[in-house]
Amino acid sequence: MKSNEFNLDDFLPYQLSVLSARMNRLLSKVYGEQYGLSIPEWRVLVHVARREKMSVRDIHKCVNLEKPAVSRAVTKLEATGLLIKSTSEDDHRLVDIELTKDGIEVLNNITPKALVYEKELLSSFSTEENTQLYALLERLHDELDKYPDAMPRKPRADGRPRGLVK
Amino acid sequence: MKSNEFNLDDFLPYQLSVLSARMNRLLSKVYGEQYGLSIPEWRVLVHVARREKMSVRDIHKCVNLEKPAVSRAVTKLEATGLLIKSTSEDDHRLVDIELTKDGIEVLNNITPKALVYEKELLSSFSTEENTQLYALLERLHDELDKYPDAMPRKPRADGRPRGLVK
DNA sequence: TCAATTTCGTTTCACTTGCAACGAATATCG
DNA sequence: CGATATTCGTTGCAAGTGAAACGAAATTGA
Repeated sequence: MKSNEFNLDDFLPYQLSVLSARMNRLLSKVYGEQYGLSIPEWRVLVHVARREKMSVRDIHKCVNLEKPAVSRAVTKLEATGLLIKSTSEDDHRLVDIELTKDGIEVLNNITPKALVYEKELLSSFSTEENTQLYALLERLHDELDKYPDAMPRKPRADGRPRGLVK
Repeated sequence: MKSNEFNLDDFLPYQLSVLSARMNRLLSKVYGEQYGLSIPEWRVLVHVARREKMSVRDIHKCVNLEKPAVSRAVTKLEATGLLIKSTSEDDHRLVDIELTKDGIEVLNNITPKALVYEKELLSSFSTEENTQLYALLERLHDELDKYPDAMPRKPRADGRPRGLVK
């Protein structure tokens, strides 16, 4: 193929990049419009909700955010009163992060809306197509795992093996 | 679903976001390592290669980059000697952008490598799966088109209708 | 026990991005 | 024509991001 025939529109990384950007843009309405949350903040919030206490490191290991990004998100969320930081008693280097009542409430408000959007986007998909989509994306992740240059993938938060459908 | 059961790992926007980030990271090796190109620069370069002359606006309309991003990318690419800017004779507001010989050569060098990566990532996919993947992503785009808040999608550079497989 | 190393979270810095504003050039319409 | 509005590309600015450096705390190993 001569390079002047190369078409960005058929190039998978470009497709995914644009699709992801559009989806994030749409969902930032849910995260941001009402509570002013950024995507990193939303990820942190969601992840912390899984357990009583959680360290920055735990979050970093799970939600594909850089350590500084997590640190900043946590700081901001504390300022907004959605969570509380305290140094761990066992290990004074660690920070225990815990959602406040407000944090839980905000999350309970946002999460259903986010799921509605996801559902709407997939509304034209049959059950099989839905399964296929996740399976195909999973396969791409698997391929990327072979390249050390593609940043390594984080383990599932719930510890379950990957690739199973919901 | 209670929000503390919500799992980011099964949330489509998150999945896509991470996948796209990983893929971009991997490909930045191709774009950047040898010639120091950023993704915006790569997109501009690829798009300009399609025609003799091209304005900033044309590029902006096609490659999902903000106008300032295109402008900066073009400026930098001119500094590197990969393209030439000149004010259009017909309309002095427009900038004619043209690849230099070097620009074409760089592109001829990079493009095949990018395609190899794409191919490798899809190497485990059957023809049908490949088709399915593109079709499903296309459908997601179609759904997003219904929401004005998701940034509108740009037309295909080659003017062909969407959704046809390569 | 104590020095060297490692880990954790934060901070700093250079860089990129998105949005609004701007000047220059053209188009529109009385 | 001539005033107003629009379009094009650039620039300024505030916010976000990634990588490296840093101090504090813990672990290791002589």
